Amino acid sequence: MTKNEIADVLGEIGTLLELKGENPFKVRAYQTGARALEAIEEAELARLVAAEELGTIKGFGEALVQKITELHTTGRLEFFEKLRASIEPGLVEMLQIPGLGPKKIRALHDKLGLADLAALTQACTDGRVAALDGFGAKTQEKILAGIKNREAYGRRHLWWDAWEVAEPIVAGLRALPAVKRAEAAGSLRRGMETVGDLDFLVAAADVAAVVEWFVAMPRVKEVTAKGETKASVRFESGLQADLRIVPEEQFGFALHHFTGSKDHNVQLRQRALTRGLSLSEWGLVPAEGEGTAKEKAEKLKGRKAEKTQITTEGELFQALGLHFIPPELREGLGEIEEAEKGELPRLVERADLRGAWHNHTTASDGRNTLIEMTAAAEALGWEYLGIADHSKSSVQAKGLSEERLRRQVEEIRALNAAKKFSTHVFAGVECDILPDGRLDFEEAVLAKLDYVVVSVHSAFTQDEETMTERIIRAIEHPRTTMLGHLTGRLLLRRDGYRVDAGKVIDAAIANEVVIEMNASPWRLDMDWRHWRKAAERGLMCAINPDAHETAGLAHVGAGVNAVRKGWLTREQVLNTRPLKAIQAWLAARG
DNA sequence: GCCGTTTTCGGCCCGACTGTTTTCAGTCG
Repeated sequence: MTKNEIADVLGEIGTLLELKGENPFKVRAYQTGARALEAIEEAELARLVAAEELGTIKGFGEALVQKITELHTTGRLEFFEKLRASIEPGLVEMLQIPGLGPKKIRALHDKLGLADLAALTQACTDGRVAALDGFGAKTQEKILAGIKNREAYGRRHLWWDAWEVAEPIVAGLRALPAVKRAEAAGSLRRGMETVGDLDFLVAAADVAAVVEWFVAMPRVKEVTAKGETKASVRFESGLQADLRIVPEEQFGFALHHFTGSKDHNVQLRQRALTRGLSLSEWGLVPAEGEGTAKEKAEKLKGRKAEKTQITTEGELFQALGLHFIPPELREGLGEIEEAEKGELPRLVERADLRGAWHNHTTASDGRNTLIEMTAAAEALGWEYLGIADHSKSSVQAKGLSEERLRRQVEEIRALNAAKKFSTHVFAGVECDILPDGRLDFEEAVLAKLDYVVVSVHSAFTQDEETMTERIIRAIEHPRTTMLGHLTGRLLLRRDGYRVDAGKVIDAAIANEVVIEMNASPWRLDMDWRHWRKAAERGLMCAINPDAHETAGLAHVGAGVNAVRKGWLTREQVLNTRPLKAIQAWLAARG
């Protein structure tokens, strides 16, 4: 069983135990175990299992080591099969309904015998749910609405789409007279590839005015919460947005808290506790003594000579003996340890990019011409633009024949010679990797190009071994410069084809082939979770927008987010290098 | 189930909001 499949099993065990009413800390142990597993490479997992060293990973104790080992070697786990058989699957589905947690679901099951959403709908309609202890008319109504809207509400959203909604809201909040500071927090700020809901944090004196503005925004369908410090709304699209308002002196703490991730926050609070401090969104206070952290924070506020005056996230980290941790790294994957040692990487930034290679024109399936794309790249201030249209086998995408490719190369050479644009254009191709690993063009054709991107666009259903060998064969081709979208996934739409990323990464390093971070918001492929270790081993990254129109070039921003989550520095990203350096690099490859 | 500058047991992050209750449990983030 692969590590992601094992991680899914661990996560499901956590959910099932939760429904059984198990100790919540045991539930958490399985969930954190699943995430710890996701952060390990496939080959590394195999090595750890073989060497019986799984226990050296933080979060894996005796029980998880045994279960992971069994799953990895046999593909089965009796404990899991029995557990799953003991719980009706309809109960797991009920967890997706907002407001329904394990306790309520158990009550519905034990007292009313409800085992699936259909039965639950009926019971709500009959009024039986409202009659239960601890339930009422409002809860019943909420459950019904939740079932009805399950599809739209449960959906996650692409980071890019969420960001386009969030940007104007942040601007609108900042424009309010009562608002002193406003930021988007949550997974959006951490640059996750998909976002569940939007979180906005505001420092303001007049809470009511901000809340009223927020709930009256355009396209708000319903107001789901409205309290003294927070409000929540649901847009017509199904996207939810939460607003939190705090006093200005709390902004740094609250911004950190609501940026998360949950794992990062838990770890940071544990660190605070080992130093005799208790951390919450309200402040950092002595852990001993009576009273909640909030009460203590308010007491401390009154003292004039309090020396720990913390107003920013940076000061908060400093107070805990840490260097500043950029939001993208706050996933609880070792960033706190590195921040303690002062060894966090200096992450690549959007402004570091000087161009990109994987872009399309009207010659294949793009919507803008070579001239239009070049003009757009120039407007972005790019020193160079790579054109890589599809090759002949991608018939659905109007892939170029040898002859059409030859004419496009001539067109590009002429464009560069004319010096009409300050942006240099590189002539490349996105060459199909055929099902057997051969490339779609003969070497003589590829030799006339500046570079070659190789990608899989067919036979997605090959088994993992065949697909892995296929891609490695393409990487070993002497004309291959970089590998396009490693897995072919489309976020929220389809999984990628099965491929052993670790082996492909090894082959790319060995052959000095670059792997792209396909920055298309619905791809972000290769996944950021692979990059940290891959780059440490020497893999070079290219952030490629895979633009099919001029507006698509801006998607490199999403790619920068993603590789920042992968701990990449400017040095590890090829397109931060100036034109001359790239030309020399390509020339040296022959 | 995990873990240890409170080490092999007894903790485990912390607070807001809602709906139900009449002092709080459950859910959520």
